[in-house]
Amino acid sequence: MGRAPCCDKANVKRGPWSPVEDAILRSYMEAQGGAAGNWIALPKKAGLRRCGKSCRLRWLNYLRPNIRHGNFTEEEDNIIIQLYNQIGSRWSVIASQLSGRTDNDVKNYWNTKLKKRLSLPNSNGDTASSSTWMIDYNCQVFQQLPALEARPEMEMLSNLPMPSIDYGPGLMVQAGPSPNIRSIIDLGSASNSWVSNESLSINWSIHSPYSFGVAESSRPTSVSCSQGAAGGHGWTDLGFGSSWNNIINDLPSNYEEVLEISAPNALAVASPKGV
DNA sequence: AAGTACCTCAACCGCAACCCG
DNA sequence: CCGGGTTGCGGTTGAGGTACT
Repeated sequence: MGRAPCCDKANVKRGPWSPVEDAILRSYMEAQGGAAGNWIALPKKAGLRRCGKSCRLRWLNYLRPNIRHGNFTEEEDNIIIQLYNQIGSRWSVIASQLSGRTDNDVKNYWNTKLKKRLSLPNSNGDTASSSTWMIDYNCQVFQQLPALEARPEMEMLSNLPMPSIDYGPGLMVQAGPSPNIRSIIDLGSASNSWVSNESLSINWSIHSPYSFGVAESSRPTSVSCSQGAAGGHGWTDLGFGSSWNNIINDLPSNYEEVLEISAPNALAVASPKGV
């Protein structure tokens, strides 16, 4: 024997709600002070040919006072993204942090807008939709170069909890902001290596008002790795090698350069030179 | 203008948690 | 404690709208 149906499906109306039905439900709920009591019994009491669950959903997601639809603000975006990274798809919890938003709205907004905006590259290595992150050598994270396209993710990233690991003088690495973002870079160590626990390729360029001792053409501009284990912690050392060391060592003392990094996943950084 | 593809979001479904006798 | 009824939640669907060809 299967589960008992919550209502008599043959005798209830389904599909979009009509204005008349909305008015009946709204009127009933207002008369009850906004408390439905028993949702299963509500349709009969209110005079609606609807399933109780449908009434509940309609009220909570649409008719209830102070509901806001659409036009999510940047601040709301940030909260949703941050909470999603922390607790996953617990939409009701996320919605509870946003005034007037319903879990259904937040869920739809995530699935149709935010997820796409933050989408990772496909398996072909197409990074057209990937994130590009910028850092500077002073750990002032996520500065934006004027010439580059607007990347609202950057603002978001700086607000996310990013576990940092201090490996000692001159070397600090920060993991990415979500379980899906685990790439790590360090710029201050002796080896100056990228480490990552996933297959990826990285391209970068340096934007600097200063000249370097290393010719532009000899600077490394890309590196790739496959997933592997290194140092017993499952990370792959991408190894920039000596040429990268030269770049670091040749930086002026009061540098303000920004390193732009394009990678499949978000990255965080780095330690000031000489620290 | 017509056909098609894509997008959005309200609504539905089923499951798990909760409530209560 | 148990079991049935109810509620809350997250995943999914599909109608309607819009963009594209």
